[in-house]
Amino acid sequence: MDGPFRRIYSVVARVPRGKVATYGQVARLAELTGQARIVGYALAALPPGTRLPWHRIVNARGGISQRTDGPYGHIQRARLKKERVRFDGRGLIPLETFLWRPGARFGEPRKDSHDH
DNA sequence: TTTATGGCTGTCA
DNA sequence: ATGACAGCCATAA
Repeated sequence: MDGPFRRIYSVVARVPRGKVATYGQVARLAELTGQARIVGYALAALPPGTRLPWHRIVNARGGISQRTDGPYGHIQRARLKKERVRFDGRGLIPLETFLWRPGARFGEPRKDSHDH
């Protein structure tokens, strides 16, 4: 298996506990920019007993995307809570706080030159 | 082979 | 502020 799913799984596996990533973010990290949906399909195709932290993947709003099939949304929310991820009053995760920043270190200087 | 669908996202009204 | 629409393209029929 060397297709896009492989890269997606690889990225998902790197999401640390207590943090979440959006479908779009994972897609970009997997070199599949703009193909957030593919990430959803990849996760939907995961085997039942997978060890991949699929529950750490949420939509752009910070909410849980429910599958047309089973009540996986509930499971996902429960798992996230178990990892101390908090939800706001609307059931959305404050991405400002819990979004995974790949490569971001504590006192690491930034190289971004934003408005320059 | 072609067609339909889908755990999304970013615009535009 | 919500609601609708089109566009990425991999998988399954």
